[in-house]
Amino acid sequence: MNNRKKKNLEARGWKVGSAAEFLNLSPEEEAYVELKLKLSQNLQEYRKEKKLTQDALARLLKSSQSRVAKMESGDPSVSLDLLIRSLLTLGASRKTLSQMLL
Amino acid sequence: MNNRKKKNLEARGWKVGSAAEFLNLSPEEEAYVELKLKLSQNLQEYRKEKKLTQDALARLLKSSQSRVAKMESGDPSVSLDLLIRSLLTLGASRKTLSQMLL
DNA sequence: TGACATTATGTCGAAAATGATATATATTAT
DNA sequence: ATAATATATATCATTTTCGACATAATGTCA
Repeated sequence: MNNRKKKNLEARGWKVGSAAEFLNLSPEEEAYVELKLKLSQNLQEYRKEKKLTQDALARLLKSSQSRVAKMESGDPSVSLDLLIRSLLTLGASRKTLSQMLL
Repeated sequence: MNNRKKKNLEARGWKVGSAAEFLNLSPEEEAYVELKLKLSQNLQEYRKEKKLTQDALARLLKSSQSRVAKMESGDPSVSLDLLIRSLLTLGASRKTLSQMLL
């Protein structure tokens, strides 16, 4: 993993003590983080395509604007569950979700 | 949704008061439940391929046998997060995960 | 059959994720 | 520039999910 990606993740609050520690992320931990980032990005794209504000999406999801912001920023406090349920609410099919992972 | 699928879900503990209520699952709720069931099934297949007992897998995941059983049975108390992290720990790639969704 | 291994189910305190709220920081329009 | 709108960040009480444990049920094999 290059330094650029690392910095990006660190900026998003993934707690990584040092560069060494970070690079010691196991393959599955790394895959998990990447998965979340992909879904985060797709969620934001989906929302913008539909011309929704974060607040409007939050109401659809019965959530809050702040949580939508955290979803889109890849905040560690957001679970895959919430991301996926949000995408489904926005109308993503399983097929679409499947392609987001690649 | 046919009656067979409904019965299957009910047997797995998804709390649905009546048939009518059940059929009123929104499309995204239904997609979410199906997603979890697919991952559950794949997890069990993966585990058996590797000749692991639930207890052995639990140790790999730093979890417990009972939680593995719940994962595999599609128990509502199990999150997509845990299912996906488990599959990743078992060596599933994002590509493989992607195909599980279809 | 009975001993042994494996899986299922129920419960619980601890930990993590959640929506809500407040407020700071952009971004946009006039 | 400034008002209005949109997004980001921090904190917190509540809810959900968690591993652990006990124990029941099922399967396996001598």
